[in-house]
Amino acid sequence: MESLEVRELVYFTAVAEELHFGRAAARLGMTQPPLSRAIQQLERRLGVALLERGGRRVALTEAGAVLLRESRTVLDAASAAARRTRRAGRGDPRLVLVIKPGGDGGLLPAILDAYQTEPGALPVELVCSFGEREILLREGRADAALLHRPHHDLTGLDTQDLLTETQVLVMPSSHRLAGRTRVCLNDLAGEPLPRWPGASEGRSHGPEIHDLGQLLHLVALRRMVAVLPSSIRDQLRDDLVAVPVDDAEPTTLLLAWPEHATSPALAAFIRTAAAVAGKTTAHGG
Amino acid sequence: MESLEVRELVYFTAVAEELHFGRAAARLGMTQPPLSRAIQQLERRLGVALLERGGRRVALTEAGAVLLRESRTVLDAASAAARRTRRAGRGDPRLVLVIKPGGDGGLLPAILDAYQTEPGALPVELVCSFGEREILLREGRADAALLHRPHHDLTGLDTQDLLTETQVLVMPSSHRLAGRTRVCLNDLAGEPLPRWPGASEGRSHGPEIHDLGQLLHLVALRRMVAVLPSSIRDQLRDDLVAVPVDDAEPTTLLLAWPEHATSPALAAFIRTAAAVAGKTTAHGG
DNA sequence: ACTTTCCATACCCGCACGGTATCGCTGCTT
DNA sequence: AAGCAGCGATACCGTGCGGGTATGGAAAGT
Repeated sequence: MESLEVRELVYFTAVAEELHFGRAAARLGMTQPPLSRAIQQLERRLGVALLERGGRRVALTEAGAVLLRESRTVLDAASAAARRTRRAGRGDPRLVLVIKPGGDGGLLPAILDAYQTEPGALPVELVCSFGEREILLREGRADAALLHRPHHDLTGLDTQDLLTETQVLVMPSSHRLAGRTRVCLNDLAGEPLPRWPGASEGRSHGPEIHDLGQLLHLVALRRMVAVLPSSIRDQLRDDLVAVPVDDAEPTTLLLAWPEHATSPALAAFIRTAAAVAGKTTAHGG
Repeated sequence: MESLEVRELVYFTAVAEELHFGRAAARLGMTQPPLSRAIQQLERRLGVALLERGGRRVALTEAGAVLLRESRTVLDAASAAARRTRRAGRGDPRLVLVIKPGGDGGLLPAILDAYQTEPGALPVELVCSFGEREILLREGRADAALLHRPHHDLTGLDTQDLLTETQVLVMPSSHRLAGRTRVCLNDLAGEPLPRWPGASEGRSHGPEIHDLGQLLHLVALRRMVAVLPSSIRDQLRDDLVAVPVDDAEPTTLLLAWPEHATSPALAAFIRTAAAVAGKTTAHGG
């Protein structure tokens, strides 16, 4: 049975996303007729209708929706394959670790130091990215990432838990809750919360948050309050206070990497990170 | 940047597996020269050497090994995409569940009964397969599978634990250990163990095991002994006995399905299975 | 009913993929 | 050392398919 081709899947996802052959063709840098043909051909080959052409309106069929989702994973896998292969081929081997600035729970320096003493340790390149960090992993642009559960989608990734933290509410010292020794989620009703990039449109319509400094600044300006892992306390500005949120789900900082990763350097890094985290947790609480 | 094509990856995996252009070409149903060209083109496009042509010998480079692994996941994803799309397009919606005969811990009948009472339940098609059950899932041939941790590789799958069991040693009643009330792994030194299909060549060189009846038969014939989940006791022949293995890692029976699965029917099935397992475990131990 | 919009069809062209023939290197053989 | 055999690379050629232009035809808006 003749296999699907990447080109066809690219075409199909374009059409499925635009729901408009003309725009999809423009986006693909081609003209509309060959695109129509390609989709028809794909439908014929699969023996399944993917789109409902309603004269004016184009809609996905059930099967089309399935193929759209599947296509994305295939295309991700394909571009990751290219990127990882290129990286393996080029000389200068490095470990690319993507982090959220301020989101390392204070563990990162110790981990990096410990790792550099490992035999065969590679230089570690840090990439800071506030949102979309999982994407970088899935696309093969990075070797590992520091993520948070349950905040991030971990499907397709292997993980190593590093640090489980309770969460604190961060607010200006003048805030009505600033005097409390503890709060619970109900106390936050009506408070504007930050809108994280990538997260589907939340309660707040304010600006997207792109970095921790910006977030703390906005909090200081009384534009919002934020619920963050307690290790944030080490980095708080003087004009902000943090109090525990009793019923907020604990957050786990973890190291994530693509499934099936085989690099021994990455394995050593994971081992080191787990060891450092275990040690810290052991007497740090 | 021009993307990789499925055809190229198929070609490359053929060559990488055969390490011989001629044989690879034959396997692909084509002649050798276009294959050589395609690989060269792939290397040029990636800017990376994938194969070392040592006059007589063809070997994978580091990058080639990476691409081989990545290619397999891409090709799996692609064929799964085709299969799932076709299944979504055809009428008759069913849930395909792949099981190991005798490997259901006795839960399956209750799960199936409970599921059929769910609103919108689909007919469930059972597929029995002793080995390679994960593959069926990854290839999109099945919707869910009953697997065991740690026996199976669960990467790329989402899972729901159903039942954790201790393991027992199954042997003929005349076996030297048959009188014991418990054994430990050290007692098994030198005993021939079954060779499971898919598992990389183990200690035993006997025939591969393809079904539970066969295995028990071989055990009865004193050809081997087996360490199995304790629920196997319900299905033991009269001439066999089972005693707990104290230090064998407990086995967890779980339901696994492909990541990103969205079918509501599957979701209902998972929910039902979890509920049934929870109830059973609650008073069953 | 006329227009507009947009997908499908018809037709043509160029390229890239696959085939045949052959070269050239390498390692074994005697 | 020379001959040979195995095997990948190169050269060259034909054709099928992917992509382009022009146009048809159905549906929605006015």
